[in-house]
Amino acid sequence: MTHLRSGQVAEQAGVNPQTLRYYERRGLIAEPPRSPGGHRAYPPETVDLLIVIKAAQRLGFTLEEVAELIDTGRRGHPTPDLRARAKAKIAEVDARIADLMTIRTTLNQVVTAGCDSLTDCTCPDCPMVT
Amino acid sequence: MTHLRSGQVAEQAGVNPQTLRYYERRGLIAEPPRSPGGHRAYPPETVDLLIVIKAAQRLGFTLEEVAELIDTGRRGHPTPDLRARAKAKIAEVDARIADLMTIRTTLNQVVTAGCDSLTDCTCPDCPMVT
DNA sequence: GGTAAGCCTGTACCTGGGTACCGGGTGCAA
DNA sequence: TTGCACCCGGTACCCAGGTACAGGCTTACC
Repeated sequence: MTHLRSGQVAEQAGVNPQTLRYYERRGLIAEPPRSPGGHRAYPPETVDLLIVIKAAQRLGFTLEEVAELIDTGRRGHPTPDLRARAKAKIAEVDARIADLMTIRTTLNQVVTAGCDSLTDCTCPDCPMVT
Repeated sequence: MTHLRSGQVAEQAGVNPQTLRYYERRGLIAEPPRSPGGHRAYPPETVDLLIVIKAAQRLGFTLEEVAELIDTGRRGHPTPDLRARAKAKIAEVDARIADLMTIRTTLNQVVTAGCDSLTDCTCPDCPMVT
């Protein structure tokens, strides 16, 4: 009674059932025990793990990074690894934001300069190509 | 002498030769005339077109959007289409920046709260899951 | 006319994060 | 015991934007 079937885990975690097997292949969730017939029997904590995985993904971590974070966390090391990685991720996010700000500025110039064609813009000092 | 071979176009535009054929398939560049032996003979303007395509990509337009922009521009319509699309793209960029700012804030909370594990965080009011 | 570089088509592969389909086996309840 | 939902493994496919490879032909230069 303390175990869940894959469909139940998927529904409670809000993911597609296929995603469970995918995460298992990717090493994000452990291979659960099986019923005599070969059906996966998940411990209830798997739902929480999936929720955490989704949260980490929303923070911009790739599945590979999430797998590493889970892995170092599970070894019981009291490492500052998560904080270090979060700091590194902040730097990545900042870089991406800076990129987008540059793009935004150029797009704004396109609008205010009155560009009317990608290929034959008649506006002076067209900001597209530069 | 007024035409270029695919390798020359690719080199001058700074793209991979294979990319030329890919863009041709995608409808971004027209099918050029061929030599008697079947080799593509590009007009020199193709280089400029490729440079413009790359510039538009850097502004966040997808290849499909670029194809449409080239297409409406080439029909000679003096439409405000490019400006309208640039404005829409600015809105997309703004939304993405807002997303990233939210992510940044949460990551910062992870750092300052001292989260030490994805799965078993000991910090109070862990911001990961919420 | 030989040879090497370059180009041709078609097809397969890559990244990342899944999703869908197929044919067949299981689990559970009535 | 039968019916049906569910699950199994394996494989293929999706998005975007390319990149790579194989086997064969063309072009250019000496």
